[in-house]
Amino acid sequence: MPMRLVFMGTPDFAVETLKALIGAGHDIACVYSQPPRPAGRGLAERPSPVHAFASAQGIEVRTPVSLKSAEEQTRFAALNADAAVVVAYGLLLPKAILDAPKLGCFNVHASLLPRWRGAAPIQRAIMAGDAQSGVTIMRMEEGLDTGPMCKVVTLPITPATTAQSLHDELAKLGAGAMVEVLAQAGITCVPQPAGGVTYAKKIDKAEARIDFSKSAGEVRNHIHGLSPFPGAWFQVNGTRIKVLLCDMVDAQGKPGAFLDDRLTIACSTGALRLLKLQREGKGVMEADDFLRGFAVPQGTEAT
RNA sequence: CGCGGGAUGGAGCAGCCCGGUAGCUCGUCAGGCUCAUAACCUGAAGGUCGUCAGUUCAAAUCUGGCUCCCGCAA
Repeated sequence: MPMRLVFMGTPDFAVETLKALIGAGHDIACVYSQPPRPAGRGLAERPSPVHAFASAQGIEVRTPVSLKSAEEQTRFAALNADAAVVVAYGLLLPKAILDAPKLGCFNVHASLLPRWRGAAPIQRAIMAGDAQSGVTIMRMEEGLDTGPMCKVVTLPITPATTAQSLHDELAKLGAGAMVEVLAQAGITCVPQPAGGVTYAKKIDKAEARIDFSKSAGEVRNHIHGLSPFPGAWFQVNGTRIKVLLCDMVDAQGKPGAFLDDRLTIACSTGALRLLKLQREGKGVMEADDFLRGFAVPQGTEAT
């Protein structure tokens, strides 16, 4: 049964759900997104991915800086929505907003709650070495990602999982799960467990530098958790090099030293083979291609 | 006007400052060799050096415009 919905979201991750809702035949009364901000080269203002997509679909887009004012809350309530779907919107929703839609507000969160509440659940799950991730659909409350859960879908994290791959898969899973939840006659939710709560802090650029004095497993998780954005990196002779993909190998050596001519670098315990990398000003390339134009001989030390 | 790097045969790069027959490491194709685990040897094909214009006897190389890609920063 089609519903009248308000969609609130900002990045690519959210677009997937918006598409699914449209595909499921729901009426999107209005889309809320973060206002366009200066970004990219030239610092030109550009609309968010959700904003751009919604505009192209001919849907009304609103980009308030805050929803705290009575005026914004009145405008929101006037949409007279059955429910609001919120995915990585980036603004706190006051109680007046949460209570406005008839059925409430539902959120797609990219983690197995209550683990990794907050801003960067995908990256944090990989960086922490979690064995599995997933998406949780919840009914929103005032607290940060504390609402009761309507549906959970899990997904294993493998040695090859990167933030990018997990992001893409969870975006699709989340979109499908949200559509399913909204299709239920009466949406049932269960409270989140009291234990196991963790918070996923935003990724800080300063975290991106690779510390080879950690174990190979930890460095691998760090690299994959930040791939491709912002990209974990190290330096060789002053040149900054990002690593997008790597593999653990059985070898030992001085942490930060290359053990051969093929990009095998030692960590405190074990070593990593760097498989996909990018040096400053250049595009992403496979190890073989990278080496043809930028030799890294055995014995070179990363700083 | 936020700062900066780049566009050279299929791939990654050098050459550009000090204009004058396009080079390296690979890949591809042909042949040879070999029970050498990124195999080796010989030979070959393949580029109007991103694009437009200018300077010049001569431009990948100097000057200006344009298009596209990327790093930083947000």
